[in-house]
Amino acid sequence: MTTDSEEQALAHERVRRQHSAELAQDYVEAIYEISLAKEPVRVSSLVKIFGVSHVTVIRTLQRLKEQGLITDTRSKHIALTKEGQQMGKDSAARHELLRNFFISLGVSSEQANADAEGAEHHLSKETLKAIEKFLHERS
Amino acid sequence: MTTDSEEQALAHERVRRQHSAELAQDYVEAIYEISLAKEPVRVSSLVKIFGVSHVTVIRTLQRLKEQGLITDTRSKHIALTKEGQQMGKDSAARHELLRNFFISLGVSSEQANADAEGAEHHLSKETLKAIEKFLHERS
DNA sequence: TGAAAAATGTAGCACGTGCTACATTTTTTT
DNA sequence: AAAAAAATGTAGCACGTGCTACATTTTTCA
Repeated sequence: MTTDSEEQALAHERVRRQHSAELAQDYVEAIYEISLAKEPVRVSSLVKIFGVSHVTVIRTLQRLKEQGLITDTRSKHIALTKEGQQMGKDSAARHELLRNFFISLGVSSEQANADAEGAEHHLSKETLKAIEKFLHERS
Repeated sequence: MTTDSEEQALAHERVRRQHSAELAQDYVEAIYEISLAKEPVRVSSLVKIFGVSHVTVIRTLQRLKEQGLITDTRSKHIALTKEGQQMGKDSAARHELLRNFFISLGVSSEQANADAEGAEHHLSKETLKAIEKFLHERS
């Protein structure tokens, strides 16, 4: 039973991770951009960005720390690990690509931003490449 | 001030709301297509489609019923309400539009389909309109 | 410096979605 | 028609993410 149970537990874990992966990426991306701007990464900043309570931010940060994406959750010293930095960089690049793409299709800046946020976790490398190519050709 | 922060917060709120509605839309779309094919809508069919346990399907169907999207959750008599039918129709149309869009960008048919599924809940009316316009102009 | 304000942290609850285990109903097969 | 198999339903748990209320720490500023 051990093997079965373990496999099942892993399956549960995988499903749940999948569910929270998007949110983790959103947080990491936000932290990455705040850091790029040389601003302190505060709980309160994330509260403003995500529009959730500070409690939610704190608990999500704790989770990110457990997942090895950030190094410290104490106030003003939140920093991304190497893995977190890479994830943030990738996310930011995807976001920017999609934002520009939607804008080039004639979508308003605000809506392009919102849709990039929504869609950035759901497009494959292949499609992102195609979008890149399209933008290159059009410009 | 920072209209940016406000917009970002709104964008994230929108993302979260979409998250909660996303599953419902997926179920409704699946039911819509099964119905279109004149096949009985069974719990077991949805189990196969979504790869979750039958318990999860049943409970999600109960929620859809509470939300007024389906009329009856008893076996083999699952049917969409008017609202559910409209939602299913819209979802299917969005899916098809996005699939064609990705294909027109040079994405393979399989990947276009997968990405359409992933992204169809995350694009605004404005962006979908822009995509429609793009497809129209390009053809 | 000391009080007020802002920021951060903890406790505990709600809800959605996932599961397994077990119970019941329906369908199929012998 | 009875047994077996498939489908559906119920009970109860885990975990993530949201919240409010309250507690504590840190910053600001009069």
